[in-house]
Amino acid sequence: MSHTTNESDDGVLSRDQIEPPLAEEGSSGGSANGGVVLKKGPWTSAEDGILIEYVKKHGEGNWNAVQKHSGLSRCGKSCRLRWANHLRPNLKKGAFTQEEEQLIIELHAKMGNKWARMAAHLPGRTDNEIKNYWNTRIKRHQRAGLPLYPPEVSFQASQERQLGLNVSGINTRDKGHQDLLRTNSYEIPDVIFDSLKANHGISPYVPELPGITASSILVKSLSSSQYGSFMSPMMHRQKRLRESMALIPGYSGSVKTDSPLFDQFQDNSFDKVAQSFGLCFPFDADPTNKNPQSFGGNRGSHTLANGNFSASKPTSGLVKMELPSLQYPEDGLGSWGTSPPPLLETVDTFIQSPPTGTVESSPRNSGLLDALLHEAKTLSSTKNHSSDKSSNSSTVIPGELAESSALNICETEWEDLGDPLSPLGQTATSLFTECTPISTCGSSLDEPPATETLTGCNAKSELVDQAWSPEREKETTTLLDVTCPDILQASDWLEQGSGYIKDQVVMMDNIATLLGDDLSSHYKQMSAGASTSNQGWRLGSCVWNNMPAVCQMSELPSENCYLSNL
DNA sequence: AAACAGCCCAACCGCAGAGTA
DNA sequence: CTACTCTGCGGTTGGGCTGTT
Repeated sequence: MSHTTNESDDGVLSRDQIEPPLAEEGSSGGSANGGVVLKKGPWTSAEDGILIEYVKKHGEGNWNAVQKHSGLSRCGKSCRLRWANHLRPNLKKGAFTQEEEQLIIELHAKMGNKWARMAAHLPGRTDNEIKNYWNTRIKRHQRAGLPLYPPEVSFQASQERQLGLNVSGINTRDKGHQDLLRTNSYEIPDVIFDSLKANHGISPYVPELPGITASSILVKSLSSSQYGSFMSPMMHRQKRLRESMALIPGYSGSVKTDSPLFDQFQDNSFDKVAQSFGLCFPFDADPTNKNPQSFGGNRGSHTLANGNFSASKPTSGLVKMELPSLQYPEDGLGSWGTSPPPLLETVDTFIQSPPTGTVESSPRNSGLLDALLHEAKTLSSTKNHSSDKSSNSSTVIPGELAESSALNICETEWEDLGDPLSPLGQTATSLFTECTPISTCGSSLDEPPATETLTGCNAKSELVDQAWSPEREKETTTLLDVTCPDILQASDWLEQGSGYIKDQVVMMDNIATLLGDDLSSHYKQMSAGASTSNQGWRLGSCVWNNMPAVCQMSELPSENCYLSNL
């Protein structure tokens, strides 16, 4: 589509076309440049002609001179863009071919948002074109609940990244991209699996493959469910999403017909499920997917696979989530978790954008929670000796203790429980410690991949929003019982850990005490929920049963879940 | 057929990094 | 070292197109 085609196309350039009256410039956003008003907006064919002539004479470059030498009332930047995107020779117009699309996907998996470099691999295509295509693709896939990268592409990219390969001059270390890759292609930050690798043999689904990260494997295993189980790719957007929701036992009545799927989550009981479980889908549309142990290809794994930890951002029911910077108002954030992978920017934006209008959101900004959690941790450690024997390589920075505090709470407890009880046989402590950094640190593009440290992590304090009323819990329980009957195997495991739960409640009380009136009530609510109903916990673990234990663990206490989901 | 909503894409802006005078 | 220019990128905007109601 070209705006040019809508304008005077006779090829004759009138003075007005080149330098429209100021009044018109005002409306089109023209700007003055050394007394010359620069035109904005769609290019006319006449302008194109001038630019082409100029480039023929002077070659590309020195774009700011175009306006001076040719009389074209366009800024150099505009000229460069116009030339690069539309006028230069050998430009390929029209839709991307399948081969090109495939290449873009592969290149993006390797490069991230390096549009220009990607364009270099696609003769005749421009960076802008590729960017637009990709953004469109993102939207489309988010709507459809599809991954941005086919598993094999993701796998390969992950593999290459892991090996530190530099593919075609591509810096596979591109950080932002790594985040994106994680987020968009179900790649779980490797940190999750440090412990898994350290405990090889525990999970048969994490084979030892040199140079292949467990996350890569996860990606692999996710592939089946991704395309087959979660939601039919043929399903069409919100309509299909609504239909899907209607399929959820016990939930159909709550479905609003005009809301994107996850908008609904914010307003009804399902939101807590979604939030607490990282916005995973507690149901599996694919009844054939029966492998409860499969790391990725399972129910409830979708969200984690998507890296949508932040999807569990709690919002008060009436508060619309702030739109991400990416313009996906219709379903972008509304579909967290279902949709693959919001970009991490999205996540980040979201984190930075607390819900407004309620007291519940305030702690996040104060940093108070950090201190509270830290203190709680301190309190806790007086009761339970705390050892940092996590098998991971994470380095908890003292200043960042907030999260690790919350996590260490569990860490301690799980050590007491005895890790062998874990369904995954995984060292729960290590998993737990590693969980949070992933979900929190990993949410920021400005931070290094959450592989080693917690640097920069901030405990988010939406835990207030996370308060589970017994009713909520019950709803969740019912729903999950119905939808995830085969993952209850973890319940035994968890029930054996009832001591953990008790201790957890103690911890909550400690925190509640520290929180004071407003917050403590929420906290105590959670405590009550925990103490009065094990089922909620159990179900929480059930949902995550097929996922790395870290998720199960982070799931248990809703506030910790939240922390880990930020 | 009309109204509407959503999609697509060209083009813009601001910012940052690199190169150069 | 500073200022300037060019280039690339992320994010955004606005209007035409298209599909749906």
